[in-house]
Amino acid sequence: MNIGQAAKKTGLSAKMIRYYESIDLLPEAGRTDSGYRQYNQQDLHRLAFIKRSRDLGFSLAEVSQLLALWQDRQRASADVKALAAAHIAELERKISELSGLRDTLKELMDNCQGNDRPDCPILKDLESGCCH
Amino acid sequence: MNIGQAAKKTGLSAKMIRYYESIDLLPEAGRTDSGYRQYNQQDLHRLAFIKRSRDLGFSLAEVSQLLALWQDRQRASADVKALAAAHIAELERKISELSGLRDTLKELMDNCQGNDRPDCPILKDLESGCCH
DNA sequence: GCTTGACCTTACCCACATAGCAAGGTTGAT
DNA sequence: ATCAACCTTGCTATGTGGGTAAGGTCAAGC
Repeated sequence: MNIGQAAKKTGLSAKMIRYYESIDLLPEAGRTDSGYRQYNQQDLHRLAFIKRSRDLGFSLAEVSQLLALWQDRQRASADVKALAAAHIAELERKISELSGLRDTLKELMDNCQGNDRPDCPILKDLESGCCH
Repeated sequence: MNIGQAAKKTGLSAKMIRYYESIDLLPEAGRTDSGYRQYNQQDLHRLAFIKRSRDLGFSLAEVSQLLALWQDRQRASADVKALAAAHIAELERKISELSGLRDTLKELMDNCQGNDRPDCPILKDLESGCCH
């Protein structure tokens, strides 16, 4: 199977598949005589694993670790769970950070009349904290 | 005032102040005879505005718009409010996206025993959806 | 006047994950 | 033979910085 078909089947782009190979997330693909990359069912399986991991928000570095665990039949599920837990913690951190920003902005917005006049507590906040 | 002091006073790095100038977020700073950038109180004020806007999560493009509104004495506060509203909406979108990922991962994690054995529903999920 | 150290200058490369484009080779069908 | 659809590599760009190098400047102390 050529790269285009593999891309279609996995939902990745051909570009990204080549990129993943270039950063050694994938082993070098087999080639035809003319240099076209070839993919079999096992390759597709690995690509799909990557796609799903990325969709769940794992970074490529984390995906790399997950792939290693996936390949390791001696793995302890505790290791996988730890990776997932770390990722969840990071997600929580980001969510909480963004929520804080949202709340601050909401408060500012609620105090802004939003009319034709120039007075605006949002701008007033932005220029605050400085030199008087 | 030299760039280092301006950086300290505003919480930005000297690097970033130069960068903001290079992308025309800031007007070209005045220079001494020997080429050192000089900053006055008005410059500091603008830098602090940018810092606070960035801290609230606005992109540099949004900061640019906010600066324009800030400078415009004829502005309508409605325009500022609209910018803030758009940013809040974007924050909400991201929060909701991350929350979805977190919930999915949490569910997978709760089903994983996290022990020495290799069986792991997280890995099972990651490899699902594919070609077998 | 000379040294020293802190500061400044420009100009690079790096990260992350992905998209786009260009120039050219291959394949398969008409 | 031609044409479209595919493939190849290699370059650029994104956004928001961090790092680093090679060199100029300034002020203090000797």
